[in-house]
Amino acid sequence: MTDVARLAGVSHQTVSRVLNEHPNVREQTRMRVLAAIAELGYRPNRAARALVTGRSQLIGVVSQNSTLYGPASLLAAFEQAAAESGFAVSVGSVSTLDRQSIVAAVERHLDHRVAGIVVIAPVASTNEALEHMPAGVPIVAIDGDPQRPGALVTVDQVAGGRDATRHLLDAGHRTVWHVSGPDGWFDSAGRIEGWRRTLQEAGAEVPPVMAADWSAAAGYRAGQMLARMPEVTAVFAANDHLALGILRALSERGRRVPDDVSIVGFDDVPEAAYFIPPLTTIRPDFDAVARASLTLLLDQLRSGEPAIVRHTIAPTLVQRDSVAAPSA
Amino acid sequence: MTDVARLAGVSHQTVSRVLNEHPNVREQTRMRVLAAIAELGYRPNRAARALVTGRSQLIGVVSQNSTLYGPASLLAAFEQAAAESGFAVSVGSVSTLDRQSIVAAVERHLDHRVAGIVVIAPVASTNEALEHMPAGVPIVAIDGDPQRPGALVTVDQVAGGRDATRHLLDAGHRTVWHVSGPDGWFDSAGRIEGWRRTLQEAGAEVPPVMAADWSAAAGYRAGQMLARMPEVTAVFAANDHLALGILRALSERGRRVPDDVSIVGFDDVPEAAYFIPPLTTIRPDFDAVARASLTLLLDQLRSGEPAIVRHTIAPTLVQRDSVAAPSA
DNA sequence: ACAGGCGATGTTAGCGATAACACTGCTCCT
DNA sequence: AGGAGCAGTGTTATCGCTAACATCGCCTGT
Repeated sequence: MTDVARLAGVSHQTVSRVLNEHPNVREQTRMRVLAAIAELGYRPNRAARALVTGRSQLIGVVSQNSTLYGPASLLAAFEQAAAESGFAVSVGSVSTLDRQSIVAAVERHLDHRVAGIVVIAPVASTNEALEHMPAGVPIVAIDGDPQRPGALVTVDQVAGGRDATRHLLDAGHRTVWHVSGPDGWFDSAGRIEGWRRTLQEAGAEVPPVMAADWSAAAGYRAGQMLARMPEVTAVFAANDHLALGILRALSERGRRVPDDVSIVGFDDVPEAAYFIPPLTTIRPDFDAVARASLTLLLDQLRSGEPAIVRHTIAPTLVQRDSVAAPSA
Repeated sequence: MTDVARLAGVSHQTVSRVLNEHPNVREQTRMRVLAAIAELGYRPNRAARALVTGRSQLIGVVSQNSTLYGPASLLAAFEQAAAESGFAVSVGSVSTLDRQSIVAAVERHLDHRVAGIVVIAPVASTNEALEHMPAGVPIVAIDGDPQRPGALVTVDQVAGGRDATRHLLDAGHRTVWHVSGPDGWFDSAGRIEGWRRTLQEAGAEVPPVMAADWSAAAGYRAGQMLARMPEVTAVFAANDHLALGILRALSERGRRVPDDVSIVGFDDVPEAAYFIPPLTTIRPDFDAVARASLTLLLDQLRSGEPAIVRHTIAPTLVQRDSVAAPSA
């Protein structure tokens, strides 16, 4: 930086001003500095800047298992959005979502003086951890408790559950069964609620929830039970992988989809269009979630005040071939 | 830090020594400092340390599209391994794998004074970018050019292609068709080579490669052609999603798997066991790749010398139900 | 014509750590 | 007994920036 200043014939502080786009720099001087920067190939040391400002150009993301389709897509989308705004993203995944691990992960990020933190908080314990957070930096929760005070961006799970269920009801089914995600996840709860409410509003019978997790294996197990129950004609699976497992169980027992049983999934994984049959599903807009989170974070950064904003992103129904009218 | 020093009745430098595990600190003093740290809840400012040492406790990962199963799993595994060694991981994904983008991504990481960089470099251009890198920090390539000088960790694609092909040949098929990954990827090339060589060694006819990309959609298209060719009894798909697309195309045309056509995939995605039928596939050990990369990086960090080491991780065959003897 | 103000720049003082060197008692050797 | 050597500690300088204040012209209003 000193070199740049010398070459441009100014003080290092003026170079800093140019770098930070301070208003009070003469255009001509600015040009000279910029030229010197280019000639020397100078790049500012972000560690030094982080030290003096107390903030690095880094956003920390805390999430659990980035191998699940949702979190992975979210992370990728967020990283891209952040890069466009000049921020790098540092990931701090945790093996369990309990409060202590989350707090530890957040603190690790804080040690690096991140500018902000995004926590993918799909369960209650994760969420609680956020309550007791040293509020030095902006924090945004994704997928957190819809009731949570503070910055939150979430997919409208209830609307997704509603749309899936309504779609099946509209096709003529008397009721819809549900294979749910794991207990304790807000995603699961929201989808269940949307499903149940829609059934109740339509005056349809509400079958018991078949609790599973997010895996195809659990879907397969649930599917084996479903396949033995002739009264089941419509199933809403809490995600596409679950749906895949159900599809296979059904096919093994000779129950055809959509002829005998209709199915709707959730996520719209890229492969869903190539399941047998192509899966009708609910597609959450991860890009929108990522962008909204970043905006929220950046706003807090600018204003200095913690935001109490909730963004809810509505998912959309993607129709393919796994839904039909009941045969009877 | 000054507070800690005062509380422990020592100088800040001694605190620093305790933190960095310097040998020349009396046990008693060490204890006193540790106690003070605990009492004050002191946490070192990593930005300051990064400034003075020129290295942050951060490892930069450069990759393209972290939504693909391979890169996503790799990233997750690497992040976990790094966390165990006290490093955070900052991701810098890039939309295209051309040289310029890669160089830019690496430089962004360098600005943050990362301790090391991992580049997931599946194509030649990415790899070239690495040649002309300011070698200030250790760099490890994953999936890069097997001929590349420098630190490289890669899945043994050739072995994977060989195992898949041999498995089909052993089942009694006269030859094996191959639906490949995108042009230019080392992964594709390696799998093709393993497949072709095995066929040649067995004296089997080598059918033309059906070039695709990594998507189920491309697999479906290839599958539609394959389905119309009665002489095709065995297919090796370059990844599981491709295989899924092929499976559907085959099923639509009434060709049964494995009765009429046998299929082997690659990746062992968690859902592969729930395809119809469950997919026999090749499973690369992403964990091992991640750990090996980290080790290589850390070794370079310690020794100060660039490594010229190549690690090759052998994948394993996972047998399920998509392979059988040919019917004729 | 001159005080006041403002725009453009320079100077100085940290941010919170580590590195390098200086210092103090010991122990140990000859 | 006297100095070399070393373990344990403190002092000072420094990393590369930005914040805060100081400085210097020059324009403006009366």
